[in-house]
Amino acid sequence: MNENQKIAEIFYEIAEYLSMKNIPFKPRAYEKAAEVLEGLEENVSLIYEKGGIAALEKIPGIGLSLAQKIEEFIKTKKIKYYEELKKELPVNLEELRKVEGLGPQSIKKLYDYLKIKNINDLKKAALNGKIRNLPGFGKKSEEKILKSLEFLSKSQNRFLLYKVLPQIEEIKSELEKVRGVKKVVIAGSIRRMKETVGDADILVISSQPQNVIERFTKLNNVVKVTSAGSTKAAVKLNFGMNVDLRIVEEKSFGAALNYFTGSKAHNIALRELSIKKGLKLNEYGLFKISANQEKFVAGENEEEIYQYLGMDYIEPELRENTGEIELALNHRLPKIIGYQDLLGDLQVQTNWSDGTFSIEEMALSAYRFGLKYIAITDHTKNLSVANGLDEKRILKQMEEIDKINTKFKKQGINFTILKGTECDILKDGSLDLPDKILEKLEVVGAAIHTYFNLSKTEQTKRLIKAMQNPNVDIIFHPTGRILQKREAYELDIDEIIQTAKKTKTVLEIDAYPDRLDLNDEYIKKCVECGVKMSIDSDAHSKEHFEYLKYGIAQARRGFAKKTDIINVWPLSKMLKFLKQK
DNA sequence: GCCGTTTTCGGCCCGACTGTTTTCAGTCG
Repeated sequence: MNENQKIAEIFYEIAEYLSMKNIPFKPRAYEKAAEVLEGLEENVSLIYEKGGIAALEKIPGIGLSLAQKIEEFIKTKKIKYYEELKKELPVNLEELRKVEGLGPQSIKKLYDYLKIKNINDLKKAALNGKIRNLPGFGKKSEEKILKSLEFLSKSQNRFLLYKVLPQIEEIKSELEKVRGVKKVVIAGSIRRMKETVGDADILVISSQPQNVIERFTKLNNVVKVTSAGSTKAAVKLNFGMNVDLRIVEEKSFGAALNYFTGSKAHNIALRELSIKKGLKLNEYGLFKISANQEKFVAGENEEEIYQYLGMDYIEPELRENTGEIELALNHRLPKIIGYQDLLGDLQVQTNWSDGTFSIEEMALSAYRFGLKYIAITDHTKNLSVANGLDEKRILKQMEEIDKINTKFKKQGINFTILKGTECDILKDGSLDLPDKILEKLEVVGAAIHTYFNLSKTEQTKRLIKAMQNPNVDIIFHPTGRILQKREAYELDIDEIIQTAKKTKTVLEIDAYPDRLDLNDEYIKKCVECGVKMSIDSDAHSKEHFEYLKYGIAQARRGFAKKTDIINVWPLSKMLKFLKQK
């Protein structure tokens, strides 16, 4: 965790402690500051070094008091105010706030009356029936706590998007069948296409809300109904994920979709902006306030809301309050890459190494998927577990590719297979195939698959050496992370991006949905530096071209335009670009 | 505790649902 993140975590906890003490407004100030710190590019230590307290105060949401606390943390690695709050209310907030239904006020009461400090204490007290007698609690709250604890012990809190999406789409089509339903839309972080999601949000337009709620709460993978009102319900699915449902009227649909898509930070920023303009934004619409009257001015669709606020429409993938609002207000939002824009795929594995299908089968699948070209990039010999290719086999594979291309031409299939490799980068940064072979290939991808735990300096040097090889076109999955499994290896990403710029090396956005590597933050940096990227499926099977959409989503969240991505270009232009190096 | 194109003081995002109440506090998104 970096320094900004650490301070942000402390500020979040301070906010929680202050909420427990029922202090108004301050918690929000600390939360806001924490959010800003999390989104800050530059390390606060650096800012402080350069400009002292005054520079810290320039950060939005940070005033004198918080600037001093940040200074204190930089100097002493501690914040006294936070330590005192902890002493005063010695509860394990990190644990207790994960319990669904328990907020700061309840945690405080539980500590005051029963000295409950952690989940263990909580469970004991609930099992012994001690909670039901506390003021403000009852039998039902006690049961609720026990149920939450049960779920907590076996559930993880975030899920990979590609695993969740098909299941939620199934729920969507179930709801579409309900009588009176006009429209069903998936909102929330799924609509924003985050790489992992915490829950799902579904929005419905229906003339008969009760029917929808009834069907929704009785779906067969629902294990718990958290709430069910007349326009809103929440359930938990068998694999531990919460799904929220909201039924709205047609004229509020845009406002509701906007509200339900989030992110929360984006919503709050929009509402604050509305207030400044004498308007009010909620899930029912945008209203003009004047002399005790509210007049509906927009809300049927999202576009008219943004328009009324004087902004360009903001794509869901950009709604994180990380600068998109200012850009939209100044009409300077980039036109980000679209889901239909890719013409090629530059990383595809076949049964020559660790893929499942032949070159021809993969090519035909890509062709049917709508692509114009793919590069075959099987592993190289160093990766023996993947049956990597040596020089002899790769030469043979090149011949095979020529044959299939000729065959396609005869059959009138307008599709090109490029000769490529996913060449292993060895420990010292040299490549697993000799230059005389690499020269013959049209797309040379290079990637790290071994020695993940070299020091940051060594790993960076290793990758830079590979980029300096004039034959290397693309660095595949540049940081090596596997979501929820493996951390990225240590890397000085800024130096890598600078080198990519200098050497005209492309950095890949690997679209394989548990990689999504580069991440959105690094994509942003590449865009800013003018480093080109490719979006590749890393397909090991025929159906994996579907994964390209997750890579495109990732690129969109990184503000990438068509001009930033080389495989949106027609084949000749793309190849010409690679030859420039 | 922060912030200012109506404000250096007085605001601070906003509404649904639940459970424990008997009019509302707490939680959530």
